[in-house]
Amino acid sequence: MPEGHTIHRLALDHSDRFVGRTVTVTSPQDRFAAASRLDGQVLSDVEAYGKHLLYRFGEAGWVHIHLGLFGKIWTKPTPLEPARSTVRMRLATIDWFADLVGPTQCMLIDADERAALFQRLGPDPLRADAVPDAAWQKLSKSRQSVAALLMDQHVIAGIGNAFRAELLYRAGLNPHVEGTRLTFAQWQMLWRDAKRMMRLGVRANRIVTTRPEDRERRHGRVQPSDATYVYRRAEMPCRRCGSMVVMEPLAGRRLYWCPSCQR
DNA sequence: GCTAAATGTTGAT
DNA sequence: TCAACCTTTAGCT
Repeated sequence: MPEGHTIHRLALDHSDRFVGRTVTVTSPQDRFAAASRLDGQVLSDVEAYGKHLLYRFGEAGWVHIHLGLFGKIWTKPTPLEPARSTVRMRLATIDWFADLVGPTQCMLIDADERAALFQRLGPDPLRADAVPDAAWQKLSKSRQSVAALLMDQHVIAGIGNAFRAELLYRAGLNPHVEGTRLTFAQWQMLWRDAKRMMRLGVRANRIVTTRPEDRERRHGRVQPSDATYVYRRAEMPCRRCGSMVVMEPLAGRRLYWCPSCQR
């Protein structure tokens, strides 16, 4: 269940473990037809862009993976375990194997298709080549809410429901503010914080946005759920002001925010 | 054992 | 705005 940080973490881990090695490629579920074509080839690169993950096999092309809402990749050291019937693709070397389960996308694509994919994505705060101004140009001209815009992968790539809620909270921004009403300074704050929080997410391999001082409860111990300020904290007291965190449906997703801290 | 929910996106109405 | 798709897990009974 991934936002951009999960995908980038996978790209880093799999670069270390699979790139430059001869890889066995199979599809226990038998729904990835190109597996047999890639089987036994050397993996040349792994790349993440937003929530998209690409495995390059030289001239053969790229395996384009999108995990969707509940896709997962399990990476384990060998010996190989029997694969579940739901494993769409298994990559394996002598030392490691990775099982892809439940993706919305797992397809071999060519250079043109890869270029087209990147073309339609906004800048990714986790990529060194990101041009944040491309996002500001779209955002500052849109009458959509900043909450909707942060989730729009054409505007900015890699942010999902959890990071959206947390970034808006940390910026003290009302999620319903229109893109056109956002100041450049507010945008810069969002972008810089996105970079910081998502990098932290890659490192921790999970989303942690709370500051240590906000994590400590006055009378209690630190809880595992202390990782976020508002995400999945509906009806719970805001860590800073104590008023109730609100959950409201927005475009089919759950939006969490603190109406008192986010004016 | 059953149900609901989950860090997502697309395409039809 | 809604349904469809993909699968696991937590929280019930």
